[in-house]
Amino acid sequence: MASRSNAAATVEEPRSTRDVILDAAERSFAERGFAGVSVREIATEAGLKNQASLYHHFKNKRALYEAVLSRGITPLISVVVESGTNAQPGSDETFLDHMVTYLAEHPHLPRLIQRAGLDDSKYLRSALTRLLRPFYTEGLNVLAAAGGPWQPEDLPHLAAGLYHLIFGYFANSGLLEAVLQEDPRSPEAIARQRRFLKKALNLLLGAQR
Amino acid sequence: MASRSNAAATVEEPRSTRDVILDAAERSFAERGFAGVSVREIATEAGLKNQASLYHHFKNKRALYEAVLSRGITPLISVVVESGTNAQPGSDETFLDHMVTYLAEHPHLPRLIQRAGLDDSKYLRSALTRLLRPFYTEGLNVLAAAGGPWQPEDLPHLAAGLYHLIFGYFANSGLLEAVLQEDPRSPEAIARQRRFLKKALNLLLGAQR
Amino acid sequence: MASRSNAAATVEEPRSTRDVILDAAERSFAERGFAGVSVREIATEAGLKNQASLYHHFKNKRALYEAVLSRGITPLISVVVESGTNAQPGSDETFLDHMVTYLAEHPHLPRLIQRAGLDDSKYLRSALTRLLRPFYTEGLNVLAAAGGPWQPEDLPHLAAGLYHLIFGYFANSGLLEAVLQEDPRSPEAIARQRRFLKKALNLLLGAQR
Amino acid sequence: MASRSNAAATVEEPRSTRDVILDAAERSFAERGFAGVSVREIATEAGLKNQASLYHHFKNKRALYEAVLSRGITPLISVVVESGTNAQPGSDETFLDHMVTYLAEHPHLPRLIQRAGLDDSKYLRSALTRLLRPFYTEGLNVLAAAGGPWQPEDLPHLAAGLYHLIFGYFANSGLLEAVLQEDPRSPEAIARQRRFLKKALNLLLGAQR
DNA sequence: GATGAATGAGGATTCATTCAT
DNA sequence: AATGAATGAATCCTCATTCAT
Repeated sequence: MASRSNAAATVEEPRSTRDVILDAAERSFAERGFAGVSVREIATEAGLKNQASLYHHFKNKRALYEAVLSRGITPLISVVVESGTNAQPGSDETFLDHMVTYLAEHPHLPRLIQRAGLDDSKYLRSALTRLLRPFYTEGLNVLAAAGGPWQPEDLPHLAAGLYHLIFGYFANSGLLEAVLQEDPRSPEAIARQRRFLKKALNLLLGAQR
Repeated sequence: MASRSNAAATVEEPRSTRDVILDAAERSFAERGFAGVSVREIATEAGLKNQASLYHHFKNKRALYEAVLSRGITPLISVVVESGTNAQPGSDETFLDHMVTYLAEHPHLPRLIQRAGLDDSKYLRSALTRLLRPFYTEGLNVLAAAGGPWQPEDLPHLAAGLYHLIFGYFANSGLLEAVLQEDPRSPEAIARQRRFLKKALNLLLGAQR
Repeated sequence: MASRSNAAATVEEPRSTRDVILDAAERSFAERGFAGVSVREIATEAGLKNQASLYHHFKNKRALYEAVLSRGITPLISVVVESGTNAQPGSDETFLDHMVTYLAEHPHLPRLIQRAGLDDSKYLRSALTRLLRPFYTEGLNVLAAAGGPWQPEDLPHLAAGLYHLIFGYFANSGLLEAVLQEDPRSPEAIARQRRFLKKALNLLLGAQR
Repeated sequence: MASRSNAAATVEEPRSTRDVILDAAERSFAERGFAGVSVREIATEAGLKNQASLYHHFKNKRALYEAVLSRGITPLISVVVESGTNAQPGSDETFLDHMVTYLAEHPHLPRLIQRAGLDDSKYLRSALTRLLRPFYTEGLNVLAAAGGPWQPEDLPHLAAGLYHLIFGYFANSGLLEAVLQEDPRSPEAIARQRRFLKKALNLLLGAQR
């Protein structure tokens, strides 16, 4: 609803310093990872004259990182939960549509999540796990209801597969651009990816349901 | 069992210092990324008493990183190329089998690749792209031949999707373990994933069946 | 029992913020020295939510430190002066008794003074000197009157020696505890130290006995 | 014997970097305490172009501090032990002479020890305690043999008193200078202090023995 | 081929202090 | 009288790299 990073914000609400820092950090962490970003960089990008100011809002670099993760993932989970709630016929499509739209609008998010998942510095991942668990649980329910040619023991693999299918495209858009020689974030590419995902999910989850 | 050095080493030859360094670096880079690892760490883990020794074998940290990437990806490409060469009926399965086996046996590799793809420091990615392009080209050919309900314009998305489906499981095994509460690298889990991938690819490329 | 605020406070009056800060600062400075304590620490220990509040009461860290020193040393000088005033026969014992009692009741004070004496940042020591000079002058008078086997030129050394004898025990109680393996601030230890000092002063100033 | 900081060093032995750092650190720590000195200062005073070099020789600031303490105290203990060994009649005087001479020649040492004793950051003091314990044990033996009007239970207090008497003068020479208005480290003052200490010890330990 | 030493640049974090509220 | 926010300077320490041995 309230899109965060839209250039065209209808109301001119002045972002709090804390949010400005979070914005800068989200961008930086997504692009270069936790270890690849210096606090100084984030502070500068946030318009602070000094790194010290940042520590007024976040206890340390890790706390900032976790705040970024949390703020990024929470609305994502809402998308899943809400789509799951009104699970009418065709809700899959709605879910996918919402998801693709949201991910396309928040380009940093998938990379951020991908990175956090790769880092096995247990501290960082615990936060991510805590946030993703409901996501996964919800997903399993939907899949169990969806039917298809799958055994119960296949479902976790199926869930993981769908996750990679959906998130991978956006998380690796940089790499894809280099390999495919085309911008995977252009509206046309996104539309194609949307159609591809629908078709793919239809095939995987058993056509007509 | 699975000897890491591809150059037919049945005998227990002592690894050269260079290879020992590459081993240590591969592990470290896969676990914590380029920026998250210090040269000192790698030197120490490689059993060197001094970081300076490392610079005798690699010009600098980046050169080491690229050497790691290159050494890791090259045999992977061979797997693809060889599977593509003898494209008999059912070759998809053979390809998949080889791929899953190789990835399962080289647990650092998928994470390494995933990380390299995320880092958009152009230097790092260019190496990866150069290495992955043949992979992609080969893949497109196979897909075009496989048929299925896909338009030509869908094929890049399909290729990317398959890539994420196959690599995602291994690259994110750490995260999966935390979410699924089960070791995704256990032989049983790998076997299930293998079956899942076959079924999934059949559904997606289905066509001739 | 022993009320710390010298301005005759028999009633349990709530300490002013200024005094609360001074208390916290006295403790901290005595334990870790001027450079070893941060303004934030003192503010926190004083129950302030913010370091800024502290600057409402003291111009800066040094002013706070000098206020602590001054508040601590002033009553100590009174002890000396009063003991010297009623210099009856046996007044030495009275002086010693008062001194030991006061030092034992104000454990931070000797350490604070010791530290201030060690710091040769001229600013800090000038305050201390200003405060200790009367102490020393008074002491010289007493010693000159006491007689003993001392030449006039010995008197400064004797005065310094007595000072170290009396203050050293309390200032270094922490170290003594570690070396002696016993609490030098226990009532028994204090009583012993009191007797020791009397005997020692008798031997040193001996004379009339 | 081999005086460390003598201006007139007969042989021109080039000090190792490690020793140069220790020298600089000893001076600085003695003057301003552990917390009052920055690693940068020490590095600069040691002639290093960079603080980083210092970390090649010492793990961190604390390790450097402990090395300084250890190097400073060890020869001091030797003085005690050697004086105790040849405990002939009049050995007390020899001990005192050696001690005064050594302390006068190493002006930083007493302050260093005094400071370390005040700091109750347990880490710092443990080192000091470990080093001073033998000193204390030896002292007790000497005192027990010396006789005088002391009960056994007085001996620890007597030992501490002598320690304060002897070390206090040198440790607090800065403060003494300000109060006495005379340089307590001038040869004349030292000679007077030496005589004062002999007389005082004679009085305290029972005259003729 | 390996190592000890050195170093400029930068890492995260804390310092004392000020200002507007 | 108290506090939240901000900031320049400094803190300790690690970075990648080079050089002489």
